Amino acid sequence: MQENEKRARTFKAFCDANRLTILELLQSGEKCACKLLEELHIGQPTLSHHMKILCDAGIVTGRKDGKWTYYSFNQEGIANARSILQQITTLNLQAKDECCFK
Amino acid sequence: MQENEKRARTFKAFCDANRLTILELLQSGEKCACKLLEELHIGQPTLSHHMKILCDAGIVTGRKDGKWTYYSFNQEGIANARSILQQITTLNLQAKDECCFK
DNA sequence: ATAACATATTGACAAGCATAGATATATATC
DNA sequence: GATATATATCTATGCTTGTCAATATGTTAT
Repeated sequence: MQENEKRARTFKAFCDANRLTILELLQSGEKCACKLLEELHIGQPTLSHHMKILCDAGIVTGRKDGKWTYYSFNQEGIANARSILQQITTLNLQAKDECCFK
Repeated sequence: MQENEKRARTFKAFCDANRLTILELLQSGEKCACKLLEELHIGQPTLSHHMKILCDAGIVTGRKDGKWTYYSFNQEGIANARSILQQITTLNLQAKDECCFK
């Protein structure tokens, strides 16, 4: 259950339209926050907030260089998210239910 | 953007710990709501609410049979979710940014 | 040092979400 | 038909989230 809280946090990265747009922008490679800001209809603190969620979820990493912060995909976190999705949506008919709360 | 709202809704299915537990329970096959209810620490209206979100996201389908409603994976929706995740997290360095709001 | 700039953090607020209780609907059983 | 059961819907409530304004922090240029 603790485990599923953690998994849920990973998928928080993908359940907001602005964050999906940010990910689309990062598909073409590393971008600094100011560049992302140009493309989005949100304020600077809001972008910063979304970047924090994406980083906390492990999907994106930030690299600081002087004044600028450059964001890009975190391949490890992405692989993990894909793996969780695969795992949790795969039928396993002969499995015994192990869910037990008592 | 409209498109990303829709995609975001798909991933809403996976960003709550209770919903992830429900999906785990469905891995071993179709289950009726009452069975799910036994395994979870939530009330009946709350379960009904989560099932609606899972169905709206296209990840689960409900089949009504007399008094009972049986829930199971919606393979088409699952394939779609996997495909979206794959697509949105794939680097595409030579791509032109097509993001355009004006 | 001072000014200008890029980003993060804080505080406030509105909107959305998870939850539970009460009620409604539909089905099965007596 | 009356009763019991399974699920959905409605209503209310507290919690979380997205957003912006203001402020803080850190960096470069003058």
